Amino acid sequence: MPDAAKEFDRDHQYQMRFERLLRVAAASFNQKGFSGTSLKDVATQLNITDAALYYYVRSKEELVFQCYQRALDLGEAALREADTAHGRGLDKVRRYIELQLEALCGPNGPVAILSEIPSLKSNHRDLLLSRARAASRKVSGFIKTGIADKSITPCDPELACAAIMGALNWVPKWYHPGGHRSSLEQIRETFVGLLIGGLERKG
Amino acid sequence: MPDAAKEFDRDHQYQMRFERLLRVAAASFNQKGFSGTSLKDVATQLNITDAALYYYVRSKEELVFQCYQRALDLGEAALREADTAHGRGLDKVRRYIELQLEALCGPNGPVAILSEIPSLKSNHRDLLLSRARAASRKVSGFIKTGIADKSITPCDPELACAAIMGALNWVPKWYHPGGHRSSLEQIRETFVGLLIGGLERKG
Amino acid sequence: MPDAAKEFDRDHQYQMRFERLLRVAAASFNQKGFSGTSLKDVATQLNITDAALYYYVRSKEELVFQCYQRALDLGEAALREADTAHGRGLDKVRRYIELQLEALCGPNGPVAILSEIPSLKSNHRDLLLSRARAASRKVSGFIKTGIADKSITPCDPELACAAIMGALNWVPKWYHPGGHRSSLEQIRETFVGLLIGGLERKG
Amino acid sequence: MPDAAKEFDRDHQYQMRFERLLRVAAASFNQKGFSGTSLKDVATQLNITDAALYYYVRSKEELVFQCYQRALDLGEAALREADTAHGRGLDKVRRYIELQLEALCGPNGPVAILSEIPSLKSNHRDLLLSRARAASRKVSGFIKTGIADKSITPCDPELACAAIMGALNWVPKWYHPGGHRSSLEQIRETFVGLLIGGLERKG
DNA sequence: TATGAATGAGAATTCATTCAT
DNA sequence: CATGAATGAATTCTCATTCAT
Repeated sequence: MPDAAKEFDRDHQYQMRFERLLRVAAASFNQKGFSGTSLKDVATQLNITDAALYYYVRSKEELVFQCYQRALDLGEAALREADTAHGRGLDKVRRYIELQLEALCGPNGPVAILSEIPSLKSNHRDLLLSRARAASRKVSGFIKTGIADKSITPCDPELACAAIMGALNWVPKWYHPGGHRSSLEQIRETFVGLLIGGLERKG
Repeated sequence: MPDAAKEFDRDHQYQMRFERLLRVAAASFNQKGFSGTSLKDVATQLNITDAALYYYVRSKEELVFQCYQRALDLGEAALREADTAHGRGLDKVRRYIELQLEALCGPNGPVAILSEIPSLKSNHRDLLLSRARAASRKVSGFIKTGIADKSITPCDPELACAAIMGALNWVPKWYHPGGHRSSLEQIRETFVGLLIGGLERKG
Repeated sequence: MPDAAKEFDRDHQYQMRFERLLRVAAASFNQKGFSGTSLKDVATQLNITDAALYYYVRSKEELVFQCYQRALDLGEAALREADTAHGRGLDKVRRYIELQLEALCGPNGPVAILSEIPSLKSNHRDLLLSRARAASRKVSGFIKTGIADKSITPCDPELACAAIMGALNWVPKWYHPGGHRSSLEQIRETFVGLLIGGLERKG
Repeated sequence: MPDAAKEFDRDHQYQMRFERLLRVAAASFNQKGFSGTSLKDVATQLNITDAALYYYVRSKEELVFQCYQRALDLGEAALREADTAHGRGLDKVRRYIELQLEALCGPNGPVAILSEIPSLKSNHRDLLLSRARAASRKVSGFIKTGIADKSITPCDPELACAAIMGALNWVPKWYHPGGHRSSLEQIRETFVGLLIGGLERKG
């Protein structure tokens, strides 16, 4: 194998392992919170020692930071797709809910819930906070659009957004992939039925 | 003051302080999680030292336990009131949402979100888990009732319940009493509009 | 014992223990350096656990900081005494050497050598650095005075000061109180003879 | 190039790099101490990884050991030169001071200060300790000679030696090659003036 | 009731060191 | 020769908890 190929391979392996780390860590953070998750736990799930984690991240905080960045990357992609693909505000919200549920319960490992941004250090916090706010604003924007185009009943867009996000963010607290009686399919159907049904303008 | 009165007074004082402890602790647990909350923080908010907390509870776990018991006491009361006072399933759910929002944001201090039952020790955990499940079952029961009496659109009652609980349980993450632009009034209106609107059977 | 007396007593005890901590820590830092000294070592010499040290200081860095502050307090006092008590520059330097040797080897426990200021964090570092520089300037000032009043042979005052400080700062590396064949008396005599003899203007 | 030449070249390269390693390490040890110096730091200054250092030394301790051996080699050479080249004790001391300052500040990279012998493991420690003591004894021997030949004022030779060594050993703490206002020339002049002036027998 | 002082268990983090490649 | 990846031991630090007063 030539050197370039070897290096490419190494890089690829590294990427794979790093991604896996982020998914495992996200699952733990989602269930037990930042302080409730010990690096030893995470490391054990990856079959390495806790010290080895420091080969991938400089600190525990950087680990959450990276998880959150990944969550925001995927979230923003979902928002973009929801935005471009459909016409009415209501449909955009529906698509966003569907994509977000897939990110949370789908086969690509869970995505981190952004629940502990405020307790991070300022440089990380500020960056994440502005991205997270922008994402929230985008969702409320969909709702506003929906109100304007008459697909959504008039309501407070920020609070409606908060209700929807809450329903979604709570999912990792009770959904455990594998041993579960509800499939992603069913969850999507019920959540969309309830939340989109609640937004939808009747008559 | 006779001895009996004095003792009563002491008891009363104790009850007041204990309640305050539970409310302060609940607020901290809701925002920062169990492990993220240090007893020193809680004590400082009460103007005492951490060692003094041990006059009220035997351990940190007992503190969450008591917070959770109180939450379940109030939750069950809310469920009873919702159950007895109204006829159709949909109305029972609506009443429950209203009462729960009041418990979370109202002037009686926040009530704890039961998010960390699984990490408690088995004796506590089992007791709380069965109460919490009973409460959830009661809410899904309301939904089933509603489906039967045609006030609610057919759906998976457990998942619909999970969505509603998520929306409610997420509230303490963003609602901070005092400095906030949304009043309890507005929150209730939007949440009821969205969630009850989503459940409601149309036509 | 009345409350006020009790409190006074507690405070006094605390002061004593804190002073002892600083002396023990200074001895360790002098011999093994900052990184070479583990908090466990220091704690063991005090018959407490390492965790108990955190009752007295917030971090290891604060421990050095406090040691250094104490060293600077005593050093400045020595400089003041050397300055006021005597006339010629040479005599001031002599008195300073005598006092500093007493601080290093005398019965009041050793004083810390300020050898690791650069590796501290900026807020601590800046404060200490300016005090330490002022102290050095004062010594070179004595030398300049001595050159002017003809008690000291003309020379580079900063470098002469560096030589003297080096000779003094090296003492803790080889002097171990108790089991040692040279008394403070002998050290003083030899050091004064050599260093003051070297500065003194002949003829 | 014939094989023998190639091998010679390799050997030579190795020697060069090894010498450079020792100089870089000595500089770090002098400024930050043994424990304060991380192998990664040293490696980074040499543009290699820390793992690569193990090609040159078996352990960190062996690295100090080699630095100290080199320091003793050079120190002993200096002592020999000082001894043979001159007549009176005072002149021998002067020459030693000059050579040692050159080793510390001169262009051949710094030489390590033997400050942490006691914390090494016994096999290394004993060897170094006896060499270091012999070197000290040699310097005190010069002083004794000087007292006998009346070039030096009577004094405690060991303590006078300690003062001189301290002044010299402290130099690396404040002298940083390059950005410094004092040249080796000036340092030598001041140190010799002060220390030799202090030893010298007057009248 | 409440505090001062301490402890012990665990957490994050660093670092010398190893080894296959 | 050198690196990537990992380990294990030690270290700093936090925190719930205890206990005499």
